Amino acid sequence: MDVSDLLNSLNSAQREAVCVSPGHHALILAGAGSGKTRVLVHRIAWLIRTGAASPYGVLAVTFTNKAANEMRGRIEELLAMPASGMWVGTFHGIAHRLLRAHYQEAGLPQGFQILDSDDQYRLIRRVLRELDLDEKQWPPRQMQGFINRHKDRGERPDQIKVHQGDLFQDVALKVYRRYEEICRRRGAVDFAELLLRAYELFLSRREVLEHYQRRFSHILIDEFQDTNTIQYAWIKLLAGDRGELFAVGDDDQSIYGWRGAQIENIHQYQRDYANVELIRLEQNYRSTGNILNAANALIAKNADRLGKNLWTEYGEGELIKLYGAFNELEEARYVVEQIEGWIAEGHARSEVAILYRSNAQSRVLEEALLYRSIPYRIYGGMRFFERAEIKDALAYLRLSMNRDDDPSFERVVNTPPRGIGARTVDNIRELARDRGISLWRAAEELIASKGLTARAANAVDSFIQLVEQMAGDVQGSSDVDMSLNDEGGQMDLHEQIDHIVQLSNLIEHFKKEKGERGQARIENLEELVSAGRQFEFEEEEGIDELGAFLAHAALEAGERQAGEGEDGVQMMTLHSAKGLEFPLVFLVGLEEGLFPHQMSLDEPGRLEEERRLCYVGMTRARERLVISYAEVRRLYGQEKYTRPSRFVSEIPAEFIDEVRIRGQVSQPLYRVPEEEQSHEFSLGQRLFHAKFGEGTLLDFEGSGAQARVQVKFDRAGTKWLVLAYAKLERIG
DNA sequence: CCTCAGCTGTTTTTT
DNA sequence: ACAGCTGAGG
Repeated sequence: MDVSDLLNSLNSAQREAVCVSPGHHALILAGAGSGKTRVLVHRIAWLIRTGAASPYGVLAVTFTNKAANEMRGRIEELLAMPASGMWVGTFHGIAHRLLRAHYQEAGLPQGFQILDSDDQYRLIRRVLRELDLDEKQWPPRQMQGFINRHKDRGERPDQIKVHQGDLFQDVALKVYRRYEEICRRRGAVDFAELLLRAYELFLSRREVLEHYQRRFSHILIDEFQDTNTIQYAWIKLLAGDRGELFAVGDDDQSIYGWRGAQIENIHQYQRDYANVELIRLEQNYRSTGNILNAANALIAKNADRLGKNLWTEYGEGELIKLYGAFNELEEARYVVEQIEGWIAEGHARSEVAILYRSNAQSRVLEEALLYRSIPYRIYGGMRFFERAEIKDALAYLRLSMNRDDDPSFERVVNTPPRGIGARTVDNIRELARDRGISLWRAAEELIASKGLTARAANAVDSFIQLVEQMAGDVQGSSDVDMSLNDEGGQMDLHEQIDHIVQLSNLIEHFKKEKGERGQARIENLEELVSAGRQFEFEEEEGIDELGAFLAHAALEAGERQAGEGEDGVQMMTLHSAKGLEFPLVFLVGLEEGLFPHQMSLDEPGRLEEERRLCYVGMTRARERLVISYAEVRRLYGQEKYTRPSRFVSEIPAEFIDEVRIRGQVSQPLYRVPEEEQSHEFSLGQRLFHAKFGEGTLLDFEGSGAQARVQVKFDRAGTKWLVLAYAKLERIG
């Protein structure tokens, strides 16, 4: 079969990667902008076109749904046929699919539910309450972290090594145990559990494992540097002796160590398999030379790299602009001014990205853009299916399908408020626990046995009636699993959702919420109905349409809220920028303590991750890169004098064009020894005495004029006494 | 059930 | 600074 058309468009390293011969595993170190997805997609097409694999034998795993969708789309485009039969998905999506198909072997109920992080958090809080643990002393977040950390490492409670006398561990373990028990009883599975269960399924059911080992002759992994322990263990198991692995990643872009990613897996992989072909993709098709070389120089400061030097055929391009702003407002002002210049050159706003270390930084920038009427999109914040109103509606839906769904019961029993207070719910919970029945059943019993005050009983009964009515309407009166609409035909998913939203009175409830928030919630509920309409259900083993929709809601929480459609400047954290590229990139807030973040300063490993993050940010830029920092930043309500990020000085000066601060702000006067508390100096004919006030701010007094003097740090970290003209005030 | 004062935490985020 | 939550009181 002639595959030259597949290979023609590739450079030699890419071609080598695509054509790795049978019997070999591959590790493709794909630098930023080197055509990583391209290689992955061409590899799959090549495998299929040469007959090395059938679509049925290919498994491609990614981390995000976005990456998975993009990959599938590009494969289909390249092969000019649907990639059906091929498994392309996220680790979680694929684990979910396996567990659905083998729910019995995995010890799960058929319609097991997926808990998202919020569901998990709520459940953990419930466990804490049940175990009489004080949330102040045992923060649910930490318990959640503990549980997930261990699951990510494949550890069940019994496998955790207990340190003698570690109270936190003791308690956390107890919580983990109880949490697991409840999940098992409810048939609920959290994100980490999906992976762990899929792994254990393979371990305990040889026949299942062997089936998939036979099936998947080729396993391709995207963003390999981001895999955690359990993901890699699962891959190894699945590959077995014969499966061929094709791992693509970049150790320099590993920025998720804090959530369990093991960069180590890249090294381990080469140790685990004898015949791993290591191929480096070093030609960059994204950025101009100066940007790339600057990024190379920065990342070279990290120890422990597999090593790689990106190069480009593009010219040097522009120098990186560096701007030291007076404060964060002025920084934002500068950024906006630059954007206006860019737009004036005839570019689109969406070609511009502002990247920052933490979300809190977005506000000031947003205000500056707003002030100049520049449309923007912010990535981040709540996602569609994570929103409270959406989860409320889904809880009604769940409950009407399964009355014993306790978390859903708890969620909506008094939403909208119908007079069922905490007291009443406590009573219900207590009975449920004592008798080992669901909250629903307990509620029914309490009404029957007159275990509630008349008022409470009434309220609970109205809730029960409401859900029964929903269930009856949606499912039709018969026991047959058939939902009927007004015409007596089957109710579609979106009709069911719509019906439940209407009956629940959620819309009326949110109308009362003040501000635009209630309106937004109502719109989201409407959006949920259309999400139901658009949902494409593919017949699959072990799941019905509603179940598939609910799983979809958990696994693909939907787009991040962002100003849609319009051509706008893109704003996001450095983390969410990974994988993207923009002609013009602003990297703002390069200050010690902010970026690198304070929390990562004490550990060399974490500092290196910050440096990689900076590297990721820089390599997002195609044509123009602007780096900025503020000398004064208001953070957490306090003004802080900052020094420029070490990353700024790690970029060789030859790539940088330091933009002068125009006139108004600062001028170095004296170099100040670190330990000096006051300073005497002359300015013009006057002698001044400046002494340190609070922190590093100097109060400066002179006769006839009053000015302020500050301590600032230059790029090299040298401390200077600086006259802040901006603050100069003349008296008399 | 609602409101308001007081307290707390505040890196990054997918699934 | 400030959002989000809790607990007290109306």
